[in-house]
Amino acid sequence: MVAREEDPAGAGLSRIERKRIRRVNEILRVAAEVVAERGYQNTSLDEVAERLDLAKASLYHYFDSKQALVAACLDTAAAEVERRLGAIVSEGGTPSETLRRLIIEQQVFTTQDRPELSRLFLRHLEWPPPLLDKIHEWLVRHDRIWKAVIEDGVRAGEFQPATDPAVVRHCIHGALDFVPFWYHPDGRYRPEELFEQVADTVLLMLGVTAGRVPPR
Amino acid sequence: MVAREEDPAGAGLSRIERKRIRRVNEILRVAAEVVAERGYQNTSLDEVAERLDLAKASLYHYFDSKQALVAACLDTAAAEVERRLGAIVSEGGTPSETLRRLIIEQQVFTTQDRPELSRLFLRHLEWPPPLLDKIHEWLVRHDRIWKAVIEDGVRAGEFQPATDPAVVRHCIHGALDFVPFWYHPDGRYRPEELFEQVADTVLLMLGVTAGRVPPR
DNA sequence: TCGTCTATCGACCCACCGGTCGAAATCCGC
DNA sequence: GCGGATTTCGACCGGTGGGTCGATAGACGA
Repeated sequence: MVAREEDPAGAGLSRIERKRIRRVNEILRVAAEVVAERGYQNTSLDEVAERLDLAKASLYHYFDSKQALVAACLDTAAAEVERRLGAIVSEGGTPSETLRRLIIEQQVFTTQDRPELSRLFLRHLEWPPPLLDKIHEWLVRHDRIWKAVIEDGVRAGEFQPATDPAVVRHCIHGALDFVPFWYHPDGRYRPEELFEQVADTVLLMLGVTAGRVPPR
Repeated sequence: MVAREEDPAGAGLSRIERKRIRRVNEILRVAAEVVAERGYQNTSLDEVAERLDLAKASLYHYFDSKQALVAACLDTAAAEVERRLGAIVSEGGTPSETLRRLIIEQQVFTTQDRPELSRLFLRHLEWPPPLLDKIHEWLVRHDRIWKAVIEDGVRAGEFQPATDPAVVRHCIHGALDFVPFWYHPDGRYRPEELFEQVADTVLLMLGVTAGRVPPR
């Protein structure tokens, strides 16, 4: 009934339990795909099941409800982005360098690796309230990463926000969360080049005019 | 059956036609209200009807379908924002001044006057495809206003975009369209002060560091 | 006052979808 | 190959919500 999939290595679990975990992850992958394409309301469990070549009733063997299924999707994706952004921060570097790498990474994530996340960054009215709470809670954690880096940069004198840093942060989030909505892979630029341009532009809001940083 | 409400003065129309137009506008007002609160999918015609103290079937006397009703709402709001932004442009002034006024006005519009519009700026998956087409078409027209002002400013040397101006414009739209999602009237700042801060921050992406402009 | 045109309504239809249930099939350790 | 646990399934249920229809009430001009 419950959908937990910690411990990806599966150490200490019976083979049958590992198999179940694989199945759950497969379901989560497909469900995330459908949610990314259709949004929450337009996602029907019938469609998720069909793509898995499964009967809808079988889904209820793994998840209690549609909400629980989607919540698990979001949890997975949110944990992954938090991990990857966290890794960048702990790699060290100046705040400017770190922030630039965060900006690039988040764009890669929301446009390519986990497009369903781009739907989640907005406070959609289409989510049921319990999920909205989860989303909000997660956005706060997400923002904390950026907040810390920006505050470091302000203290170090690398960033000169013209106004309340919280406002600047909101504007940065807005610009970044918006990228998946206008990004189109067959545009005039290669994705990496585009992401760099966005980084250059967004960093201006913190008074950063310096150039680019080689990726780690 | 059709929902047109041109010619607000109602010149040359019979009294009965003017009455119908008033009714249609009343319906549009309430429908926009519900859509703003609930989003498209969660808006039920039953609720719209109930707020109007009307039977759902009566709505179909004025509109062919839910889609047509909501489309009319969006048309109305889009026309209004286009008119107001257009007015600002035609008032003249330097590109920096004009752009700043556009930024302020759009925030007033999406957070206060027409909150349902904030739902429209994002390419929601919750909209049915025909409405999405309408939305996209309208967004192009909307963007044209900003594009012209920004190009003027670049030519005049007031703006120095660090990258492709289209990218900068996307970032500006992102930051602005995002405001309604974090804006909260009982925050630390008065709304006008907040909008000015956003304007200051966003204009940095165009290399504008000069101060504020008195409203007209 | 009468006939027409408009507005409103209750009742109904139906497709969709989340969720349930009990039974059948499959897997797995022994 | 046997028995229990796990997985899968088809059939079904009930609520919701967009949309239809025919009838009725009301407004308006002649």
